This record gives sequence, C-alpha cells and structure tokens, in this order.
Amino acid sequence: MTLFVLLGPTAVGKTELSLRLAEFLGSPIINCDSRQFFREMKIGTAPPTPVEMERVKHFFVGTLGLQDYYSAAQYEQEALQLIKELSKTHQNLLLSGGSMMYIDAVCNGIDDIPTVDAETRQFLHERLEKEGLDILLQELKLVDPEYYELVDKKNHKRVVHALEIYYTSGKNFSSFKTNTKKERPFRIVKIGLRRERTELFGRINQRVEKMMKDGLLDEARRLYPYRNENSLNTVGYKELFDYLDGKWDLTTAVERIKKNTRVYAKKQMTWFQKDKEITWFHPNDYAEIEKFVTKSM
RNA sequence: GGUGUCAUAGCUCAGUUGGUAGAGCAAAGGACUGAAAAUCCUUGUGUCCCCGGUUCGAUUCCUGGUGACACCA
Repeated sequence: MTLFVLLGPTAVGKTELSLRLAEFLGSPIINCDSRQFFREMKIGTAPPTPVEMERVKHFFVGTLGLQDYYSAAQYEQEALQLIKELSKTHQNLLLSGGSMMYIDAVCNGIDDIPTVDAETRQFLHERLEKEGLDILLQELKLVDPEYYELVDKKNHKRVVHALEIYYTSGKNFSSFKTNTKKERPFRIVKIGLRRERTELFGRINQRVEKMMKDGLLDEARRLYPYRNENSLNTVGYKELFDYLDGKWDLTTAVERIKKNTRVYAKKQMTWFQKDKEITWFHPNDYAEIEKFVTKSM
C-alpha cells in the first residue's frame, strides 16, 4: 500500500487537485487541514464544498464540535486506524492538507506522551497568569534540566506543556522523547504544491474577499459566543471577533485576515522546505503530477 | 498672487542643541514532539526633496528652487 500525501501552503490549490488525484488513484481523501475538522467553521477554513464532498468521499472534514479537544497525537491514531481499514480495499490512498504537525504525526509519529487532564492544564495556566513565565521556567529547570536547555524559553506554551506533562505523569517531558521516527506499514510519497509567492499571495487575497462575500462575518457573529475556544483561535475568525469588539474597523480586520493568512502560508513553506522527501510541483502541471504518481505507485 | 507650516525607511511619523538617523505598521528570515491556521524568536543604509552658501564637517543653520497642505487675497 502506498499513501500519497498532497501538501502545500494554504490557498495553493490543494482541494481542486486532491479531487482529481483521488479520482485517479481511486482513493477517498483523508483530510489533513486541522481547522477543517470543525463542522461549524464552514466558510473561514475553506473546506471542500458539499458538491466536492459528493464527488469524492472525504474523511476528517466537519467531524468535530467547536468545544471538542483534539490534538495531533489523536489524529495520528485515528488516521492510522483509518488507513489500516482502507488499505484492505485500496492499494493507494490519498492524504491531503497543510497542517504541518498533523502530516508529521502521520508520517513520522509523535512520541507517546500522556494526555494532560483539564485540571492540570487549568492549574498551570493559572500559575502562569499569577506567577509569570520566569517562575515556571525555574521550576522546569529543576524537574527537567535536559528539556530546559532545549526549550524556547520565551514560548510559554512549550514551558507550560512540559510542566503539565510532569504534573500529570510524575515523569519529566524529556523521558518521553525518543527522537526516533516511527515505522509505518506502508510507503509514503509526498507531493508538494507550490507557486510563486506573488501568485500565492494574490490567491490568498482573492479567497479572503470571497469568504467575506460568502458571509464570513455572519458566521463569525454566530460563533462569537465560543470565541475563547481553541478551535476559534483561527485566522479569519479571531480578526473578525476583534472587529465585533470594536477594536478595528471592518476594512482593517479584513486586511489583517489577509496578512495573517500570508504569514501562515509562509510558516507552512518554511516547515515544508526542510522536508527533503517532498517532490514539488506547480498545481497547473497536473499531467506531470499524474506521471510522477504513476511512477511511484 | 501673498503669508505660514511641512518635505526623513514601502506607509504614518519621531529625532539629530551641526559629527550621515529610529519607532509603530508593512515586509523578510527562522524555530516547532499531545491546544500547531496555535505559540515563539530574529532582522531597519534610507540620495534624511533639489541647487548653492556658512562650517573641519549640514539631514540638522542660511539663500534660492520644487512639491504638499492651511490661511489670506
């Protein structure tokens, strides 16, 4: 069995191409855009349309509620389970998306780290609020000197998470890190899509305009009560929440969405560039992609 | 036409009591192991509008020009 992974920055044209490729491979699409998992975020995350969903069977689109907890590790498990099932009837499968860490989780695996319970999370977040990052950092230095050396010391999420692991398991974060890549019982072929930056940024701007025409603001209004959920800490929504709060006017908010989407696309490219297993194509060169896929089957 | 104010980074502006300059935004580069569309880090040389003058030295002071804005005709 071969798993084809179609990846690339947001708005590069993955959805359109994934449909053609899925049909060519005779595979459903295993979605790997983490924000498209949430079923209420229908406009801002540019998920496949109902017509497209009809055309090819999709997995992991609209499967989560806004308040659901989810993680890359959970995705790793569920995606692998699904792949295992599907591989009984499919020789080739297609995974498509741009969530770097989720792709990585499926391809290389995430170490088996205990799940942090809500109380511990709450407890440490309160401590971060009250005591500040420095105190937590000093504590991390004591319980996990090894990770203390590595950790991004200004990134509270990393520091807090390492402590969360310590408080839930009694063992430090470093002890769970194996630094090994997990073996998969199938081949993985990565296909990257990329465009000239000006071209990509032009598409991003257009897509944001279209989302606004399609009613992104109404959607944001509807989801506003849930604004503090992690799911809604997402480009396209957080900026409109700020508009609804009166922080910016609408034009500014829309400009921010465009900017933050560009920044996100850049982060994706930075991440993907490091991965030497990816073979790159321009989305317009579909014939070459098909040729490459045929060769790799 | 007259008077005044202004002219500095892609944009908005600060500043240099004369020793060639810095913020915000924009932009660029990077990190990433269970909240990742998240979170975090790094990066500012630009004819300081133009021609002259004063000066050891002018973006800073002075004459003139050009442009923008305001007010008065």
